[in-house]
Amino acid sequence: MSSRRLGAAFYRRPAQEVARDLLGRTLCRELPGGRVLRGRLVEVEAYVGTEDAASHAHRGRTHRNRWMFEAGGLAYVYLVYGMHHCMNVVTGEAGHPSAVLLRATESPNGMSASGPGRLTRAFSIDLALDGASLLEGALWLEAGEPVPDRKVRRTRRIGVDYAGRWAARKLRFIEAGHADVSGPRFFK
DNA sequence: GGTGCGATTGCA
DNA sequence: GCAATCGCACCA
Repeated sequence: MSSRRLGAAFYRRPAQEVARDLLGRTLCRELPGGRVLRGRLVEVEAYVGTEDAASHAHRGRTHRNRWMFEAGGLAYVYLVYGMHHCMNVVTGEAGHPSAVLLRATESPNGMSASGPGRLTRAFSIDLALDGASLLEGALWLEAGEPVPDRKVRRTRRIGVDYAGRWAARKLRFIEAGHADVSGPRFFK
């Protein structure tokens, strides 16, 4: 059912808008063997542009963050702490680097996907998918069961305390109270 | 060419 | 509380 795949217009908006709209959508991954994993997103974070001191794009374009500078609709995958992958959805127009970090989905096929590193592991996402298009291919997003406004909660982003006043901005979006949201209770 | 560290996780 | 583990950003 590729007709359910979200198109370019969904991604080519400000990261904050895309982040809110990603809650409840379905992350889909077709494995090399052909099996498709699906999980409903319940936690994401927006990284809004070069002005955002928490964003990898804050210090300009580098080899690692190059996909963030493209038009929305790509995956930006990187390795943290030498062992965990993180997956972002690139957003906005070309030349305006922004992205949304995918932090948790409801457990796909019984696996835990609570936390950015666990999510990429559960969906078998690594550097081979860095720069991959979400508009075609083995990694994409689909419609899902929407999260109504009354269930959306915004908090500060996790693990970016170095970002000064940007660390305080409420750019993390979660489905309030959901069991698969990562982090300490305070952030739920 | 060398160095320090991170959008995290699991275990003591 | 803290070690694991390595690509890459930055400096020389």
